[in-house]
Amino acid sequence: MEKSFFDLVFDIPSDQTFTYKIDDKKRAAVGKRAMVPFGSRDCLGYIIAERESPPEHVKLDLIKNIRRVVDEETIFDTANIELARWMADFYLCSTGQAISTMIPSGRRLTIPNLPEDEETEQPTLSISNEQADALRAILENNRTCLQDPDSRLTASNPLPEMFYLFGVTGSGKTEVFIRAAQRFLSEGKSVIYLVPEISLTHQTAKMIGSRFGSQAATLHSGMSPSARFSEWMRIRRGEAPIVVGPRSAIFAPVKNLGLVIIDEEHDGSYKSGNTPRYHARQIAIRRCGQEGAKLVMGSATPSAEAWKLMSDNTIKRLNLTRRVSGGGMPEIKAVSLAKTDGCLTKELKDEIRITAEMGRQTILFMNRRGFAHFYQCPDCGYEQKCRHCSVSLTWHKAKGKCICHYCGYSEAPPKACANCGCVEAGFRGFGTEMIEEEVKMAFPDLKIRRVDADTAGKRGGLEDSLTLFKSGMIDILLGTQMVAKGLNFPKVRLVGVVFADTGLHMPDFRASERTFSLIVQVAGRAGRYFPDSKVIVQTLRLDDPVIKYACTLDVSGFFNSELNMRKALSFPPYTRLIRFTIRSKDEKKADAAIKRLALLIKPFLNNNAEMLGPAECPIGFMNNNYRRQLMLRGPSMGNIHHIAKQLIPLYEKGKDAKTYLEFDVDPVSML
DNA sequence: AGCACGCCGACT
DNA sequence: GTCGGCGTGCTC
Repeated sequence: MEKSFFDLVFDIPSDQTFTYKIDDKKRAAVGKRAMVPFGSRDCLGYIIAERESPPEHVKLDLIKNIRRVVDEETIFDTANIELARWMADFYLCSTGQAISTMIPSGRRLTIPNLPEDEETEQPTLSISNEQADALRAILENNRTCLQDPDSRLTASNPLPEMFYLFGVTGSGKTEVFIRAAQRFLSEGKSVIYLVPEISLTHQTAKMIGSRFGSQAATLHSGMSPSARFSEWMRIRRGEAPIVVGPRSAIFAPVKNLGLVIIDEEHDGSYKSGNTPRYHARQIAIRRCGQEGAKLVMGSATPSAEAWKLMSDNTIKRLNLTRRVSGGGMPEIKAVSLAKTDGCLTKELKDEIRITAEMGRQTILFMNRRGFAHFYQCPDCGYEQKCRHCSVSLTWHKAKGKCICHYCGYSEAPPKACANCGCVEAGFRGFGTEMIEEEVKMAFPDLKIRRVDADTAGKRGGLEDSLTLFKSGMIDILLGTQMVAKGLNFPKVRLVGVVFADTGLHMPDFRASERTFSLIVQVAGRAGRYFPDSKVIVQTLRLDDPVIKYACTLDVSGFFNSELNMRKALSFPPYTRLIRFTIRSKDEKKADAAIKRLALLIKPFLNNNAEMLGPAECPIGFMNNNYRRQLMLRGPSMGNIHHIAKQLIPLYEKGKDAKTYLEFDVDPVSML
């Protein structure tokens, strides 16, 4: 009997491939998963190649048999393997890790839960001239193949044609996306439609689903592994040419990709938080370039990266300047919180009252959970901090606990200062819970609902509140980031940003960009359908340019200033970064490890690669681990990436046990 | 990443 | 004299 050999990769940090054999050749194939004996246990591996004989350096009698081929039909192909290889190279992980993040973990097919074709939502009948122009530009057949200027990694990879729908909330981006998608579908091409995480995914996915019926597949994060797997197989069989989902949907195995849409391009959730820390936009650029597809992004507040690419026309900017549903832009007013007792200024209270009397609704936005930061001692300045992380604990009144927002650790509030015994316990700062209380006191007749990670956790909590708010049963919706995202409620007249400065103090070069974008996004919730809406931005920094640009919705003004700053300080998008973090339970070991890493890097440095750090991470102690970081910075990715590739094996060879090194290529968050 | 193998401290 | 700590290195 003829024996076949197969190369497998595993979801482990090592990039080695392992060869196995199987007697019954028919069942095994490239593109299937298999259970195999690996070391002392059984492991799931991905079959990525077939061979007639084992590799020379492996003795035949060492080669083990495949225990069981998991998949009936193949679940990935050479195109997926190619993408995984590129991803592994770019994001500094193993091919196995890359493949396992692209492919859903489920094994069984579930009974399909197809969207019903009958209740297809009627598309808007007409679109504005601006929308029509944008659509025409996207669909135009202009094959200009740009070459990626950043060497090496993407060498010989053509850049795709890229477009950006730049327009205020409510200017009809979605309609343009949908029409562009319909056009590609009618030409027999596939479309991937990316949306930010969960809450928004659900709404948009539903809407897209109803517009495209059973042609659409959705891949949201609440699905069971087998449901995801079923959708994946449907897509792979070519039964669902349009895929809607969050960042991982960029890996959807569609046939004949024609268009990728990235809605709310600026959103941080497009960057993965675990290894491999990929960015869906980067993967999209790669895929579109390789597969000859077009890439269309959209947002009212583009990322600095996208803005820069638009200014040199690498991305074609398509402006949507007007709101399509008859709404005007809201009047935005910044007011000082300086002499306010509590957290609501007189201006904001007055407007809430006026809004309620008009029978309209208010959204209050607060970028902070909990009741208040707990206790900073007025005598000695002592702050109650988490014993596992080094951040201040936040007082959650309803739970009667002080909670760490990074690890969840909680403890009872102290009766007196733990340091000096001072009993004048005081609160500093405020969160959604405290605002809720204050609003209830000020407006006992109005119905208020709080929406944040605490309340949304309860089953259906978020959906419930949003439905109630939409129906008009609630007067005031109070919440964190969640209410800033693309929800749209026609009756909203007033948006209050309770404390705009949160985030401006973060130790991150993107702090201004995030603050700006957040304020503009929440402001966009107001007045989509009526011209008389208002936004009140409360701040302690009335003169801060970021607040000023945000309050005038001046995106290009903001980026003129911000990009100048980034250029002067050599930060992205003028440079690229690779971040290395060391984590260890032992502080001395963490320090020693980062020092050693820095020493190893030094010989590689030149004017195309500099080192920032080493330093403590902004949160130097988290989850009982000491954290240190260091960054490589260069004018392009090519050089610093080349250095990282050489550096990692050098570091791993003589590393101290119990210290862990992690990489982040193009980091987005510095925490 | 697991997991086993292997070499040094306090227990029946 | 053994149980068990975790440092080191391998997994076809």
